[in-house]
Formats: sequence, C-alpha cells, structure tokens
Amino acid sequence: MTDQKIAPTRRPLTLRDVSEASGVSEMTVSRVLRNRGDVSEATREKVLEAAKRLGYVPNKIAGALASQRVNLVAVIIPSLSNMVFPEVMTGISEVLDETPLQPVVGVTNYKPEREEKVLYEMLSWRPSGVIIAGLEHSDASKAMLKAAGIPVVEIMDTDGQAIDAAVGISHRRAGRMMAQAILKAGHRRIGFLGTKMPLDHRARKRFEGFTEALAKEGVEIADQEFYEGGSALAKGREMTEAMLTRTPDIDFLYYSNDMIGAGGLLYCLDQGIDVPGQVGLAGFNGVELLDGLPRKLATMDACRSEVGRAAAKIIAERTESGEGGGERIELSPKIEIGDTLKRR
Amino acid sequence: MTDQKIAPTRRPLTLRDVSEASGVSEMTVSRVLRNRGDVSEATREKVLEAAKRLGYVPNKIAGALASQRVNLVAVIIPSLSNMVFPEVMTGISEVLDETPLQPVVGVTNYKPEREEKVLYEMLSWRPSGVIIAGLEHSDASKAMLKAAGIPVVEIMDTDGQAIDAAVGISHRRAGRMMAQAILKAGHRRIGFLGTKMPLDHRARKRFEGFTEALAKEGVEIADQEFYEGGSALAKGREMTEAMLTRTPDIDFLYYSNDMIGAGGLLYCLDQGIDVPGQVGLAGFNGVELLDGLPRKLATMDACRSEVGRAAAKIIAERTESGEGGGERIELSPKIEIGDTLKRR
DNA sequence: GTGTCGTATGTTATCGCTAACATGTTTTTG
DNA sequence: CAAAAACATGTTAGCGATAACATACGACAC
Repeated sequence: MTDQKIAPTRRPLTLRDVSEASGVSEMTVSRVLRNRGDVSEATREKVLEAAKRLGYVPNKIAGALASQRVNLVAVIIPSLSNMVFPEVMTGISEVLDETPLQPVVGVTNYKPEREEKVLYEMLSWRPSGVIIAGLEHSDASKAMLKAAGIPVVEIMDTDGQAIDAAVGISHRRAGRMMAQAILKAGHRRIGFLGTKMPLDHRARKRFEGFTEALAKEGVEIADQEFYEGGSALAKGREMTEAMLTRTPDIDFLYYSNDMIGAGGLLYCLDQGIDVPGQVGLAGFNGVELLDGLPRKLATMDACRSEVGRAAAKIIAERTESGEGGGERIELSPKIEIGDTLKRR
Repeated sequence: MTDQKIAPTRRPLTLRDVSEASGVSEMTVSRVLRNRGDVSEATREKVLEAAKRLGYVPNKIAGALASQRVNLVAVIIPSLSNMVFPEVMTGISEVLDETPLQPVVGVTNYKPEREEKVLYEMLSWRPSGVIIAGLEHSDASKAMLKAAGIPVVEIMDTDGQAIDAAVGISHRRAGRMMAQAILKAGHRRIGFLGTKMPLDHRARKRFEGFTEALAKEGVEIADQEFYEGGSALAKGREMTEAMLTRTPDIDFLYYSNDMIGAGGLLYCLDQGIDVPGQVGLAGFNGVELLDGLPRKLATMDACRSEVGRAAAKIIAERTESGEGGGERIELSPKIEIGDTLKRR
C-alpha cells in the first residue's frame, strides 16, 4: 500500500512518462536522449536522472518511423557453423562499432527460398543497407534488393554480375592458383574432395577454376568424392580413406575446405603416409584451427575478416554521405604453402 | 520518356500505392497481406497481383507501432566463434521457424558493458522475448530485463538465481561429475588447463565444481595453466607441453573446452605418450569436431541444441498464451568416456 | 530603451500502418 | 418479405517518436 506510486501499472514507459517526471516537454526529453540540439546543462541532468530512475528505454520503432531512419544493416549469410562467416561477422562488427549502425544477421542455410524469405523479413524493417553472401540470388530476391533503394554489398565472390557493390575474391581464380601450385610441385594424379551442396556456388566455382587450370596442362582429376552432413573432420578421414583405397596411385588431394582437409591430413599421418612426399594435401580457407595440427595444411586464405570490414565500410560511408554505388573490391587470396605441398 | 509511369520517383512504396493500384482501401490491402479477416477471393487476388507487380514490401516499423506487436526474439550470446553458440542458435531457429517469431542475435564478447549496450539496443526494438546466455548480468541489465515485461530465458547455466525462466545445465555439477569419473579411473596427479577469461562464469563454475569434488577425496590440482587469444588448438598443444615439462608426474589433464583438449591430445600422440595409460585427457562440450580425431577425447555434452530448443519453446508458448513464467529446466550433461579416460 | 540576436524550450503535424468500429451488401431465415 | 445474420469493405483515431517550425527570454549593441 505504501509503494503504490512506485510500481503502478506494467504499461511500457514512453517519452511522456519521462517528460512528466522531469517537468519538461517530450521534445526536450527526446533531445536530451539523442544528444541533439541545445539543451541547458541543468535540464539535461534533470531529464537523464528521471529517465534512469524510471528505467526508460526509448522505443526505436516509433523513432524510426518518425525519423525515417533505421540504423540497422542486414547481414545475410548461408551458415554460422563453418567458421568462415563468424569471421566475416567480426570484420563487419569491427567497422560498424565505430558508427551508429548495427548488424542484424539472417541465416539462409544455402537455400534460395530461405534467402528470399529472410531478405523479405529484413527489408520490411527498412534497414540502412544489406550485406549478402554470394552473387547468385533468385529473381525475386534480386528485384527486392534493387527496389529497396539502399546500399547492397554482395560479399565473398566476385565471379559474376553484382547488383550494386561487391567485395570478395574470385573463387575461380583461387581454384586456378591452387591447381597451378600443385602442378608446379610436380603432382599429376590429383583427387578432389568436397561437399555435395550444389548450391554452394563458391565451392563450385573453385572446382571449375581448378579443373580448368589442370586441363590447360592436360591433367584431369583422377578421382573425386563428395559428402554431406556429419562432422567435417570425420568425413575428411573417411573420404580420404575411400579415395586412397579406390585410387591408390593418387599423389595429391585437394579438399574444398580446411576442415575436411584436416581430417584427411590426420588420416594420412595415422597411416604413416609420407606427406607431402607420397601424397600432397591442400584445403581452402585458412582457418585458425590449422595452426594446431601436427603439420600445417596448405590452404588459401579467403580474406574473410577483410571482406567483412570492406563491406561494412562501404555501407557506412554510403549511409553517411548518400553518395557512391557500384563499388567493386576484388581481394587477392594468398596461398599458404604450409607443410603439405612441396615447395617448387 | 515512354516509361515515365513505370519508374517514377525512388520513393519507397506504401500501402497507399498498392491500394491505389488495386482500387481498394488501404485497410483491405493490409488485410490481404496479413491474411486477416474476410476478404473476397477476387479482391485478394487483385491486391496480391498489384503488390507483387509493384514489388511492395510492407513496412514492419509502422506495422509494429500500430499493432504493438513485434515478432522478434532477442538472442544475446557471448560469442559466435566457439562452436557452442551456433549450435544453440540452430536449436532456437528450429523451434521459432514454426512460429511467427524470428530470432535476432546480439554478441557481447563476454563483456558485461557490451552486454548492457546490446541489451538496451535490442530492448529498444520491443521484442517479444529475450534469450540470454548466463545468469550473471550487471545490475542495470537485470533491471532492464525485469522492467521489459516480456519473457526472459537465461540459458546455459542453472547455478544461480534466474530473473525469469532458465534452461541449461549445472556447470558445477558437470565439473564434479568429471572429477569423480577421473578419480574413479585411478588418477591422482591432475592438471587443469583453461582460458584466462574471468568473465566466463560457466567455465569458472565447472572449475569450482571440479576442485570441490577432488577436495572431497583429498586430491588437489597438481598444476594449472591458462591461455587467452590465438588458435585454441595450438594453445592446447603449447599448454600441454608446458605443463608436462613443468610437472612430469602428471597423470591426467582436464581441459576447460574440447578445442584445447584436442590440441593436447594431438600433442600427446605426437610425443608418443600413452593415452590414457600414461596420461588421461578430458575436455568439455562434446563438439562434433572430436569425431574426426585419431582418438576420441573424453568430454561432457552440454546439450546445446536442446537448450536452444527448450528456450525457444518457452518464449513461443508464453508469447502465444500470455501465461507462464519462471520456468526452470535443468538438463543433465552426459559424460562421454571416449578413448582418453580409462573405464572403471 | 528598443531592436536584434542566440539560446533554450514548446507546438504541431506527420511517419505508415492497424484496431476498432461503422457502413454497405448479400444471404439466410421464420 | 422484413429482420437478422454473415460477409465484405471503408473510416477514424491513434501507436510513440521526431522534423520543422514557432516562441519565450535574457544579453548585448547602439
């Protein structure tokens, strides 16, 4: 009975509550809370005190509607679980933390129809920009992105036509580079191991670049193996075993990602196979994990955090200045020889 | 000149545009787009056609403000990069996909002040519920959560006082269980290896439970080692080497997570150490990665995707019915003996 | 002392949508 | 065939904030 004024209704607080509690207009409260315009030090303190005491949290929904500004950046990626996108996210956050913008993540699981749905949901919140993985999207998705009238950055891939801006590496080129390095090291009987996902366009492009560069030297893939689901490390072991059994004269294994490559490496070491003397190995991505392996797997860095940073920077600058468009940044994947690819 | 009607201004579309294009009121368009109330089949089609043709995407900001409903669930987690939270996320998505609710992720990097900021940001969008990792929060964060008047589920930990609902395991108990299993296997010279993060309360509680259960049998930690930053796998190797050099009579290594445990395991195998004969090993988490290791590391499953599912279910049910509160679900971590802990 | 300026505050009109109610139109029913 | 019920649509009034434009007030110049 004594504290009936302290915890009245469970109605959410509004600017009006703070304004009444501090004896100024709603507008002045709004100004204080946003650090905008001229407010005297005295009222500023009065208002902040009241807001804190009441535990007021502004309603961004109303704010966004009134100001026609939403400080969110939609980030649409296929997966969180493969180590690559978390790192991109880190790069994005790093840059956006310096701005009023905030990333909001949507995950598509490599499914175009999910991408479409996630995109629709996110655009319906009218974000300030979109960062989306890949260049392949459904027509509907592309139409939405074009119609949104906000900066769009497609990341991780530059082999194709971008809607607006693009930041990434050429996976075809990455595949070619790796093929050249492998050929140069003297290998000719080369096997490929990858995922079964036909919708992972970047893996596909790497494979295409790879086979193309081999073909140029008259070499063909000696064997190939694909997996889906399960622990990538374990799958790498299994596939490697299967391939080495089926095609014993193989002298190089190219994996479409580092995780299965690591599994393959562990298998070979277990079996006492001389790496890279008898069989050479290479993966793709440059994940941190590889540092702890008994032998360092050859790989190629996809510049993930750099991609994230560059994409975020484009959105941030464009949001601030309103100028720009169509930026295109192609980063160079760096090959890391490691211990599983012969030098020269 | 000919297509001036097709691409007029770059002004974002509103309900009014669709309403004019289809010759009905805005309200009717709204009803069609939300599948609400009675609309004749004829007008429904007319409206959908117009909306599609124009490429209209509803403005959820306005919708949310008007309806006082926001179908977002704030998910606040410390990190994306350690394999554990992506799996929780998967569980959450699985359940929310069946509902109109949508998860929105915020990352705190284990920093209370960041948690506070992220929470404030998210609450300012007035979500339907909050799923937040851990039971330890700043006073301000707790106050915000209480004042929000929405379902709050604290996940991953049940050792402490929850604000509202809680789903997780007892890390103290997990630590105790592992200690008991290790003692039972006959080990007495036990080393602990973990992260330096004082703010990872769950790791801390596991350690406390662990030492407590050892103490009960008169055993003390023989040596300990902590790391921060870098590749967990590599750090696991380094720390293991350091500890085995410094305290050669150690016969068991307990790692605070599977990744450093895996590093330790690889190191021991490299060195030709008999595992678990000479030295036993155990980690924590039950990450998928372990399946591919040469020997399966003993670990304890934290029921991550189950936690995500249960938490999401609580939010979903409470949002729908408006009833409930204070749910508490303590899951039982299961010990996985693997190949690095002697049986019996 | 009056006019002008600058600072601090208040007022009014949206923002794009939806709840709630009002209105028209058709169908049903006794 | 009138009245009630069922359906289909429209109208009005906010939701909680902010932009843009007042207005009040003291300081200062001349």
